[in-house]
Amino acid sequence: MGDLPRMKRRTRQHQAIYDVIVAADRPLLAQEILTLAAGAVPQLSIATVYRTIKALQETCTIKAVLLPGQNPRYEPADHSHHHYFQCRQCERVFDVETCPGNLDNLVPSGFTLEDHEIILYGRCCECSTGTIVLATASTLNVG
Amino acid sequence: MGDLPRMKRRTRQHQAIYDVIVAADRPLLAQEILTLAAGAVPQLSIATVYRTIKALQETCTIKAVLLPGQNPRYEPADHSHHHYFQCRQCERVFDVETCPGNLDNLVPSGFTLEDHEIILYGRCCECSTGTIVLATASTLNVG
DNA sequence: CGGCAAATGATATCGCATTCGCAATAGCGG
DNA sequence: CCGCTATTGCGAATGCGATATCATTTGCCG
Repeated sequence: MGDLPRMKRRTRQHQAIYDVIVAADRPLLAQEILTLAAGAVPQLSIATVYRTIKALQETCTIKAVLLPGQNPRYEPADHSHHHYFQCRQCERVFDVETCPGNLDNLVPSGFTLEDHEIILYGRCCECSTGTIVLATASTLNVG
Repeated sequence: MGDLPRMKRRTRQHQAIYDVIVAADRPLLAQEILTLAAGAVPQLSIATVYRTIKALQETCTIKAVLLPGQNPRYEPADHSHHHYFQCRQCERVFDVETCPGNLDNLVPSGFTLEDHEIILYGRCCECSTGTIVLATASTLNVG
């Protein structure tokens, strides 16, 4: 996997957390990161997950993905502008690469538009087919 | 002002809270509701605000407006489908009545789109003109 | 007007994500 | 291989929005 950001020491915990975030094809909750990285470092602590998340954010290696009313998820920071799709069944959040582009026509007159966020809701591919998929470790295809 | 939802007794507190939410032209935080309604009922308690919000939601009189990483705001439930604009300076949230419409082309193949949310960020009319406006009671033009 | 129970205000408490404190562990330079 | 100290794991503590508790107030019906 890739390189870790500048930390004074290289540890199995940091590497496992970093690997899991990079390998995932979608933003992960802190708890998901813990569950997944615990596959490589079984006794991994949630405190270490939070500490590492914070360090990775400070070096702009990962960024937080905030959805309304939900805990933060994290994904690599090098993704270009994109949006999100949340499955209402398995609750997983997926990146949506396309963007409708200019939304200036939505803005009330006198307002200045600087940025926008679009969140789509529905059923993901697997949940659309009738497959029952819950957001547990077993459904997180990482690595 | 309008009628209150079915509650066993009519109180000044309920009426003041309801009035403030209806009169506002934008979704309000619980704290904003407290500040504004306290104009009519000075000793109003935050507990009563939360109790009334809950009751008004249960009767579908108001609904929660959730923005990423922020506390819930509340607005009348009878508004049609719309989106939101948040001013990055005064932090107020405004309704945006227009909607770009069909977003099916954004959805990855195999996914089923059921709903969407769009949040615009920038400067509101007042903050675009250089006027300094902070989200305090004095800036909440209610009633 | 009287009386009962709903509603309120003040404050304590909860829930829960996140952070802290500290002893134990383990990178890594020498 | 040593030793220093960054890092970890564990459990306790924190922060804060929201809710519960309870004595007091107040609608409201008769």
